[in-house]
Amino acid sequence: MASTIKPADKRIPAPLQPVRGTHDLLPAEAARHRAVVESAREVAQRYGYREMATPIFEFSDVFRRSLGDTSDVVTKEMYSFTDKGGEEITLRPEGTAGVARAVVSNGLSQELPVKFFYAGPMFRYERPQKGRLRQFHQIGIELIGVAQPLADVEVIACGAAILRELGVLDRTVLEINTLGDPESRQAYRRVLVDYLEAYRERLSEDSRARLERNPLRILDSKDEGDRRIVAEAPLYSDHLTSAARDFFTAVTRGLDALGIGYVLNPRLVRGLDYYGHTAFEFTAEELGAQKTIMAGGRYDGLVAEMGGPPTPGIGWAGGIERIAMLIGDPPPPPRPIAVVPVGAAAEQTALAVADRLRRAGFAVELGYSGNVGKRLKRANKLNARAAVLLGEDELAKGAATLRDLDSGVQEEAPLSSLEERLSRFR
RNA sequence: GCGGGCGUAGCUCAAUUGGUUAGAGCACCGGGUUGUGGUCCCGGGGGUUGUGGGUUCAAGUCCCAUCGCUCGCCCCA
Repeated sequence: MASTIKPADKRIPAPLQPVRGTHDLLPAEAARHRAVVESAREVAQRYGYREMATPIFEFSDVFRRSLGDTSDVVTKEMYSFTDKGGEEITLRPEGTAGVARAVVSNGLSQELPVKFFYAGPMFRYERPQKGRLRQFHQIGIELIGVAQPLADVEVIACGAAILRELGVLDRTVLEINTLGDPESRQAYRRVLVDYLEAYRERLSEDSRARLERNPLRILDSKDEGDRRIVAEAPLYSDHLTSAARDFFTAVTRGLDALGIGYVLNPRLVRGLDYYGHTAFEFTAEELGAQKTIMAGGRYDGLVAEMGGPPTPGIGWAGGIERIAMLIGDPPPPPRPIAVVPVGAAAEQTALAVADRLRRAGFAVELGYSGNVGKRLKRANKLNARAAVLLGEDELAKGAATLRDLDSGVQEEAPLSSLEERLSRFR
């Protein structure tokens, strides 16, 4: 009876739930994340990108200045707080602003171009959904210091290569558009607003609000009525400066040359203010509403906005959770060797043998308690490939019994030859 | 932030129009086997039905609130 003490409270109190929109990454899921990050890192390296990391929080100003104060990300989704020193701090909602800040902070403008790869958590206070979390993770690359359209092509090609490496490229569509240069954008914005004003009363409520804040976003509205109005709207392509048009043509020709398929989407708009010229996203229809798995564009004004010299830049970010939903199970870890002491006398030897084998590169599981039967049972559950049994008989001879757990065949081997004898089980 | 759907054991699911002690498979633990795993057989633990109120003689089932997930909008990776 004394052994049936129950924990005082088996229930999980509400506060022990993870915070809304956050998630524990248990081993199976962590393995998928790791597969995404490792493939991306490896491929990005082939394109010359070196990994770097910025802090996950910055002065709030870093994001306010870079993302623009009309974006939802800045106006309602930032995790901001005042720290004990009175500083206004924000958990990063995206990666590019921090990288641009780091370029300025570290004086990297002296060694352009720089090419960075990064991976890590981002934070946005949004309503959670499949593929949309409050803490989520991104991979990304940034190419800073190259103004030529060749950079845009290479950056997109690198993204495509990563998706190909992960086996998901053929389930995605690359959409691409140009947001033009500032001159084109201002001109078009005026023309577009003039056109839309005439239909103001018929626009959706959302779009009426966008009319002041970010009229280009109306082009991307999903509202049926909006879409009818937008269908007749003047086209941005008719209002691009020739320089902006030539730039975009060079980008698409580069993609053509590489055989990278894409769909021109004149309605594709970026939410963050720092984008201009090339904008693109890879989407996977099967993911539903949150189907963009990788997106980015050119941000020639960003570094200057951070207080650095005028510096062109382009990059993208990919949602690790979203990409992870598309990939298959990564290969399982190598099967371990189980070291099983028979009787208490053998435990020290077992510990030493396990350590020796691990140094030799084997994955080794050491049962922590129980008789032989229990330990083998556990070894089986761990998918062990073989067991090393150490009992009185064996110890007396300086040997161990090796059991092949797949075939059940066992043999005796001198302790000194264990590594060699076990090598076929690696 | 807006609108809809769903929450029963660790997992996947049952439970008649509201009606006995909320069941099953898998998983877990123990025994059959204290120097031999998987298969098999036997047994066991585990649920205040997400949480809190309400209606009712009676609530897993109906109502309200709340939390979480989910679908769409919004936003975006």
